[in-house]
Amino acid sequence: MPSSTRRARERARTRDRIVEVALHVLETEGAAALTIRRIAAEVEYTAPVVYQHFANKDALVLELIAHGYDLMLAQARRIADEEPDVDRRVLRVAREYVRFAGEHPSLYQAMNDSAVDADARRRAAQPTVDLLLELLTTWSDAHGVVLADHADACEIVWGTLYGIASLGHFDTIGGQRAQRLAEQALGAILLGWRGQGGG
Amino acid sequence: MPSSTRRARERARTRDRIVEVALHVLETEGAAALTIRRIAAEVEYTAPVVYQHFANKDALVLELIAHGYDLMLAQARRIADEEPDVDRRVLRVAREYVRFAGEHPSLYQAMNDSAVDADARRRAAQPTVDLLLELLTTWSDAHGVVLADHADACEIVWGTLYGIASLGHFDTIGGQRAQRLAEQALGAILLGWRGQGGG
DNA sequence: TTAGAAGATCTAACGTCGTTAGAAACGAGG
DNA sequence: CCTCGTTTCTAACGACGTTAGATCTTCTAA
Repeated sequence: MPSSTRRARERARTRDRIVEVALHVLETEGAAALTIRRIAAEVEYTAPVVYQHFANKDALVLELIAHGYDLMLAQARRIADEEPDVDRRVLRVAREYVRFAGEHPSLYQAMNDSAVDADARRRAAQPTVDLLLELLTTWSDAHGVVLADHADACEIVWGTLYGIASLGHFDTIGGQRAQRLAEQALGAILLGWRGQGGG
Repeated sequence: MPSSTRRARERARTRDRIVEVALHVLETEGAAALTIRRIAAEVEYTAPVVYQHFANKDALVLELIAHGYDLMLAQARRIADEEPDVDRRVLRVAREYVRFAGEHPSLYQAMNDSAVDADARRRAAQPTVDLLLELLTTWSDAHGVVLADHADACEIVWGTLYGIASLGHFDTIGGQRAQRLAEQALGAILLGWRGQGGG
C-alpha cells in the first residue's frame, strides 16, 4: 500500500479540519473573527498551510457557504417529506428557512454577503432553489393554479424568504417574529395566486 | 465678524466634500475601493484628517447610508404623490424601490451590509419604512381590508422588497426582471390580503 | 508688532489583515 | 547514509483602520 495514499488521506483530513474549525469560529464569534491566522491557530498550524488547501480566503468561505446550503437543504427536505398537506408544506418549509437564518445568523449572513462572488453564491444556493421550485410546482398542480411563469414564482418566494429572514436579525424584530411574518407573507402570496390566474 | 465662523464654515465644507467623494467612490468603484486613504487623497488631504470629521469609518459609512435612504425616500414620495390610484401607488413605489437598488447597487448593498450596526441601519431606514406603513394604511382603508396588524404587514412588504431587490444583483436575474418580480410579488400579497381578513 | 494660544495638517508608526517567497525540517527510497 | 520530494515554518510585503506627536498656520491680545 503506497504511502502516498496515506499522505493524501492526511491532507484531506487537515482540509476537513480547517473547514470544520472555520465554521465553528464563524458561527460562534462572527465574520469579523474569521481570519486565516485564527483558523490556522485553531488547527495548530501556521497561516500559510491554509493556502495549501484553499486558493484564498474567498474559496474557503465559499466552502462554508456551500456547507450552509447543504444543511438548509437537508432540513427543508426533512420538513417537506414529513408534511403531506401541500399548502402547509410550503408554509412550513418557509418557516424552516427563516428558522435556519435565526439559528445560524453569521453563517446565513455569509451565505448572502455581497462581498462574496454573486454567481458562486447562487450556484451554491441552486439545489435549494430547485427544491422550492419543485414545491411550488406540486402546489400549483394540486390547486389547478396556472402560474404565469414557474421560475418567476420561485424567485419571488425565494427573494421574499430571504428578505424576511434578514429582518430577523434586527433587535426590534427577532427570529420568532420573522418566522411568523414569513408564514404570513407566503400565505398571502399563495392566496393571491389562487385568487387570480397567477400573474 | 469672528473668524471662528469662517473656520466652522470651512470645516463643514470639508466634511461635506468627504461625504460627497466617499459616495462617489462607493458608487463608481464599489465598497472595496472605499478606504480612508483613498477618500483623503480624493479631497487632497492625508488620512488622519478624515478622523477630524468622523469618529471612524463606520460613522462615515453610516452617513452614506443615511444619504441613500434620503434619496430613496425622496423618490418614493415623488411617485406616491403623483399616483392617485391606491393600488397602483403601492405597486409603483415597490418598483421604484427595486429600481433604486439597481441604479445604486453599491450604495444599496452598503445600506444593507450586515457588517454595519443593524440598529443604526434600521434607524436610517425608519422614515422610509414609515412612508410604506402610511401607504399600506391608506390602501387597506380604501379597500375596507382589516389587516391583522399594520406593523406586521409593513415589515412583510419591506422585507419582501428588500429580498427581491437583492435578487437583481445576480447576473441571471438582473434589475429589470427584479422590478417586474417585485410588482408581481406585491400584487399577489395585496390580492391575498383582500382575499381574506388579512392574517 | 510680536508672543503665545489654538487650530489644522502632516509624518510616522502600530497592530492587523490576506498573501507569498524562501528557508528549514521531515519522511520515504535507493 | 544520503538524497529527493513534501510539508511546514519564518519572515516579509503591501494595504488596511487608526493614533500619537511634531510641525506649520492662523488668530488673539498685550
